[in-house]
Amino acid sequence: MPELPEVETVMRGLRARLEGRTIIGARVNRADLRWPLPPDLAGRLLGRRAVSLRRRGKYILLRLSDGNSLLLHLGMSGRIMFGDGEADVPGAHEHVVLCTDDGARIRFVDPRRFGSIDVVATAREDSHPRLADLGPEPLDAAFTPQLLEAGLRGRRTAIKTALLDQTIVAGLGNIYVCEALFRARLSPFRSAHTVIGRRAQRLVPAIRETLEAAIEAGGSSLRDYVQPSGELGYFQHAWRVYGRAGLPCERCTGPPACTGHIHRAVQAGRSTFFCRHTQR
DNA sequence: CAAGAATCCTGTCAGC
DNA sequence: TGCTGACAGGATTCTT
Repeated sequence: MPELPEVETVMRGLRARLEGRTIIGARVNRADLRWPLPPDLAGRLLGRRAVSLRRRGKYILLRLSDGNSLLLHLGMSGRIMFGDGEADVPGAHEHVVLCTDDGARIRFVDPRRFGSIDVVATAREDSHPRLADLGPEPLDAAFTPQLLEAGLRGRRTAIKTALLDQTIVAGLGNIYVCEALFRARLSPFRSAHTVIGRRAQRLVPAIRETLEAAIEAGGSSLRDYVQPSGELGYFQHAWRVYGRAGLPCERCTGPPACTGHIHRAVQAGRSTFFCRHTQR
């Protein structure tokens, strides 16, 4: 579910509630997520202070006062929900619950259980198997057209598929790849290694602007995605191609009217939305 | 090696 | 209303 903008939004929400707080309660209701949770996860959290939080790709890292970090991935359907009050009957799919010293309750809810939680020594965070192979952060200044070209070099697969590969760029998912390619006017079917020169110079800012706009909007949502605050995200209203098969392309309409509309195709088993006329 | 398919799991929605 | 099949934000592992 959550792609970089949603994960960033969730991380910021967690930071606001968790940073500097001590974990005085921890409960695991279900340990069989994407992988089994670390043994005695609750015991390893209890009494620790949350020092700081950051995001890497679609992962959230929570640094604890004992030199370890919690590594969290939301998978397809993972959400963080906040609430106050007393312990109660666990809600559906409420797998992990934390309580902080200021009375807040933080719940990890994940119906499909594609999410994951692990504990890693803070000093070795970036060597964790899930993080070690991640590509550059698309919002970092270091993410240049040259760097993207280097990642795409020799790749004969479609640019759409390549951008979903987290070792080339970290954090993009199906929605924002479609949106970024539309913004860059690049066909999702174009062979990845042909995205060089001017095309790469269009794509990098297109990716950046797409993600920044989504973060600005508070993360988009599909159906039941909820921000940490409990409010629904709303960037979905700004989608230009994703989920818009059959609807007019905003670049093809407008006088003089043209018949261009958004198409849906399947690439590597995932839906791709694009405009045939304006994306080459 | 690279690329595509199958896989994990639950919920929702369209169509009959 | 109830059933069935298709599909969904991800990423790993297995096959070609």
